[in-house]
Amino acid sequence: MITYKPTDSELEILQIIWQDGPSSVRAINDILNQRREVGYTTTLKLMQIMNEKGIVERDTAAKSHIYRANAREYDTKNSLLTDFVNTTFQGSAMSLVMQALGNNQASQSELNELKDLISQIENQQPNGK
Amino acid sequence: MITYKPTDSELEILQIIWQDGPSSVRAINDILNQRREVGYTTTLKLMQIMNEKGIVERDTAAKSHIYRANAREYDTKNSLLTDFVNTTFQGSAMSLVMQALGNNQASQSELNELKDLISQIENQQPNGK
DNA sequence: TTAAAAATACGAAATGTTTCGTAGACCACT
DNA sequence: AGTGGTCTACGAAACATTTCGTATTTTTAA
Repeated sequence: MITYKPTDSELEILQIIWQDGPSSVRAINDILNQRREVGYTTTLKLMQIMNEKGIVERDTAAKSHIYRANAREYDTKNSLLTDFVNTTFQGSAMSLVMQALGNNQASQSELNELKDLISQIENQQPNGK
Repeated sequence: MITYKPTDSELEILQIIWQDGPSSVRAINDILNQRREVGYTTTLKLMQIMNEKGIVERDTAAKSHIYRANAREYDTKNSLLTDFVNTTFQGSAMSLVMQALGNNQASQSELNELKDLISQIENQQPNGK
């Protein structure tokens, strides 16, 4: 699966689209402006570039174009995650997991969820690696 | 703790320094060239800039300067991790952990290590969040 | 049917990163 | 003293990202 790696700015827009569904530039710019001041044409330009790159596609039928994400949220995050593990944790997903877990207070229910996942993995490959 | 956020190129150099200890430009460039072709002055310039930014410090006593990392490996990775969780997983370290774990085949000993960490966390705060 | 409002297209400045050529300094030999 | 090798310093090109001004097109509504 080929997922173009978005920049942080692009990812921020993608997150909005994943959350709200296909959106107009106006809608996205409004949300961005709840966080910080961004010019409308700045957002427009960014989204046009994302379109050129193939990160988003747009429906130009209506007056205001509607942009939708071209890749699934999960896939994109997975690609970013792999990349991050490679550059920052030298390919070791486990050391990332340990450090992420060690530095954040997880609730008991989250820990339970995690333990479930672990036993699920253990059952898939019951005899170790 | 103030850790300047390195770029990917800068991080690659930092990893070498963390691994090998304080190093000359020559030593680092040699290692980089085992991976891909990089001009000596390219590496030099990068490290000079890292020095200006305060990412590394250098000992200029000898002919060839010796560079050392200014921040600890753990702290730097933690800062990058926090940043990554915020931009990509909207602040949820747990969803990062779950996705990282779900997509990589962990060995039984790694899983055991992880389970140890979990029970350690559970003992620290035995009554949930 | 016009005038205002809202949208897109385009280009370019500002900024940051990466890459490397060239020049000059400093040694170590011969 | 002169030559070659190694190093640092400097500047600038190439590239990508971010930001936004201006022009143009489209829509709406009076």
